[in-house]
Amino acid sequence: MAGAHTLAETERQVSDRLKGMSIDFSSMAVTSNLFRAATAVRNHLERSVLAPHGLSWTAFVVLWVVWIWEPIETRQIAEEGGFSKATLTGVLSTLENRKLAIRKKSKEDGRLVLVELTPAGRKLMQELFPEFNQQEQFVAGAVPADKRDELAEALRRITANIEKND
Amino acid sequence: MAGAHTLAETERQVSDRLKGMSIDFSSMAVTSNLFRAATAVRNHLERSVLAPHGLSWTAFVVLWVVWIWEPIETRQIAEEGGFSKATLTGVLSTLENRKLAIRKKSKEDGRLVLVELTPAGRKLMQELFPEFNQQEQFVAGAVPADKRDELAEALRRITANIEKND
DNA sequence: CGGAAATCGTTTGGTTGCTAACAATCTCAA
DNA sequence: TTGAGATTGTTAGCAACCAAACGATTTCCG
Repeated sequence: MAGAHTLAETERQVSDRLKGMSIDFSSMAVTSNLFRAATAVRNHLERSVLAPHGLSWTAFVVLWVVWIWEPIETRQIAEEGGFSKATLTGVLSTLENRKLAIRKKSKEDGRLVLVELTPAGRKLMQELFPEFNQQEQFVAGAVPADKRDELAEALRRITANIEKND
Repeated sequence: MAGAHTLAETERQVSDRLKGMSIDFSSMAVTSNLFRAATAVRNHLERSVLAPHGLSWTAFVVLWVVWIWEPIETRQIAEEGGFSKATLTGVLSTLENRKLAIRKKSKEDGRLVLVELTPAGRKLMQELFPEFNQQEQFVAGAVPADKRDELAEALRRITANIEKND
């Protein structure tokens, strides 16, 4: 994701292509840097924390959500994690095969499936999440400490604004 | 990607799971909101701008990079766009079949392949990019205008910091 | 020169993710 | 009570993406 050209070079080239059109470069910089950062952070966390444990990004998110909220319904896992319920089905089966999580049918509603971690799953998260958060601190460390909450808030506003208008 | 729980609820639950461990919630908020925002923005841009033209996200990025820098070598497209050269091969073939881009063998170096847009490809980008940037403005509009450059800069620092230490 | 090493784009094989269709189950109004 | 409609998790089919292996070409150095 490392751009081979600087932002200034790109802006000049884009200006050539867009003579007479009104382009907002600040907005462009926000979105493009958002994607670059998200990709870089995800790759970094996958390599430094998840890969050594043989976990995919989605598998970790599922473990995380279940760890926090167990017992939890599968539809809630998908919503909280931000992926489709079909995707969840496959990941959940993998986690079940690895004895990290288990499915239980709901007694109140026969359509629902509840998910819990196994003791092994809880133990894994207890050692894995501190590692994960340590790398999150490394990532956020690129921004001055007194600006991090402001950054998180700005990102939260962007998400909320989109979800409001869909 | 809409969390079913508030951040405060999540923090309380996480605290229960992490008694005695030191977790930095500010860093956690930065990364989690980074992913939520990136996913929301990408989905929004795909639905509002790209899908009506039958373009995938990656296909649009390729068109964009080629549009700005043509003629450009494929390896540079992949680097600039942030995906593998294997992925690029497939996307490029699709764009070639749709008569939006063309491959040309380099005369100086027989291993290289140069890519250009067709006239139809340039015309498409001339009408597509203003639409795209308009939605970028909507996205960035959630953040006060005088804070957008600061936001972009913070995200740029995060990316640079990771790439420096890999 | 000349051959080993590096670099290029493509191919191959596999993973991950989604949408749409489906069976099972529950809800609710007639 | 009952049947139409809504909702749930799963399945099937498909698109996107990557790493590794490969053939073609160029570069480098003895």
